[in-house]
Amino acid sequence: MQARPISKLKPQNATQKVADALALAIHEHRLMPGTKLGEDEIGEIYNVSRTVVRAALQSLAHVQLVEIQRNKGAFVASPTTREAREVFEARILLEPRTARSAASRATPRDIEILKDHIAQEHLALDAGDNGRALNLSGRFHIEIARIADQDTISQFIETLIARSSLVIALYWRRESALCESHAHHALVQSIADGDEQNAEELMHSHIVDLNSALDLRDRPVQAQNLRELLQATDQ
Amino acid sequence: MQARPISKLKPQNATQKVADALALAIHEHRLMPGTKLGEDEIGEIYNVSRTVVRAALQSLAHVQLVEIQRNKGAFVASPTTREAREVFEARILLEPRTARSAASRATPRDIEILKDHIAQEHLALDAGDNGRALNLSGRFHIEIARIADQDTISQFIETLIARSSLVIALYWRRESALCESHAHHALVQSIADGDEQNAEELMHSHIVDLNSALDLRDRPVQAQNLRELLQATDQ
DNA sequence: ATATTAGATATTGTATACAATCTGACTGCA
DNA sequence: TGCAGTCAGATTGTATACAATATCTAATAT
Repeated sequence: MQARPISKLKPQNATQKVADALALAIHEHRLMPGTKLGEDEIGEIYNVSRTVVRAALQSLAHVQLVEIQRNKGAFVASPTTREAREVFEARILLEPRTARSAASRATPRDIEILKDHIAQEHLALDAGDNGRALNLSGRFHIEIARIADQDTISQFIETLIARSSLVIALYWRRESALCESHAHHALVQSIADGDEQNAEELMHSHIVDLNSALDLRDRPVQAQNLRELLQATDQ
Repeated sequence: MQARPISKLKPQNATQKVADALALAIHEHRLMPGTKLGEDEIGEIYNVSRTVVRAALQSLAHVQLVEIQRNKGAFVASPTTREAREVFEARILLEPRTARSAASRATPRDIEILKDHIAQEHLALDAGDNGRALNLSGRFHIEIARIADQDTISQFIETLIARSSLVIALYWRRESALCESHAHHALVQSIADGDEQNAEELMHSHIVDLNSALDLRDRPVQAQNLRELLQATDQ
């Protein structure tokens, strides 16, 4: 029982903090696909060394939120149309069953959490904070996976949601940012009712609907330094 | 123009080499679950600095082949019975469909590769190298996922295979190490025939069979330094 | 003898230093 | 002007140094 002085302001898990901060920025579309993530620059922003930054970037690279090119650096990932299709195919494969499982296990407390998510999402939308709304929308799906109590599959879904955020940043075409709140509402209801069949079907159609809001015709990879683009098209 | 063939087969950097070497050792059961992976020790073995070792260990931690405990170090992961169950549930969810897809796309060259895998597996078994045989058996499944041409899901399957190796190390009970070669043979045949339905069903029953060869009753986490165990039981 | 604690040792977490590679611009030449 | 070569600056890859934490040993007190 030693009285410890309160001297620790940040010595805990610096890497995770940086990774989380970057991931949040990507999920909220403040960092767009293709953005260069220089190690020194990020290190200065968060007051950590490149060692920590590198670990964070590698962690994000593992879930394919950033792409690391050897000797060139890290960039926010730019999923191709093929990757975009695959991400949603995988989601269609995994999430409906997960929703079914969630419907069979959800506790009243879980339902509260889900409703709270939706409420927060509405607040963010009303505040015009589309980035935050999008992030919350994704976390809603992650929460359902958590309720399903299948850690392994939940992890897969989490990475798929993360990549979906990038896909949406690149290929979203629908006007109203997230008119899907109705779908989420219906999902919560079916889960609350323990209606497994309905939950599974609702999740399926919800993801199909999301996918249909993408414009996956091929387009040149958008790079924010125009050089590559000009080199490719010029001449 | 850009003559830049993306050859990802070449282990270019030291980190990847170390990670691959460790992963192989784990897959072949030379490193058993619970083994401490000290940074200095590994660094000396491969003649690289701790920087490189740490990156490799973090990479392996991401696919849950090793577990990193803060300020304590990295250990070969010891999946719990729950994790073991989840891994095989996820495999049952993903792999049958992947096998179906593979059956619809496989080229003659692909069939050659699969048959070669089986042949090598037999060679390893005849040579009494069970570790290598097990690794090849896992890579057979990965190869099918590759043929299915779904990178995202293939990646998931790859991590599931890797974790399966750990599960087998801890919970395998069947006598004959890998009497499954017959199942693999039949799978290749159905894929070669383009018989999607059969491939899907064979893969399903194959994984169910593998799972049934596990003894997933709870058991104490096996630690290779006897101290903890003795401290717990003695007095 | 057991339990506790303090110090010594070993290991990991982080920062910095050095090496390798890439980028970009300038120069010199045709 | 156009182009190739070269060099300086910047950025990443790796190694080492320092700081924080955990682990082990042993001495002390009860």
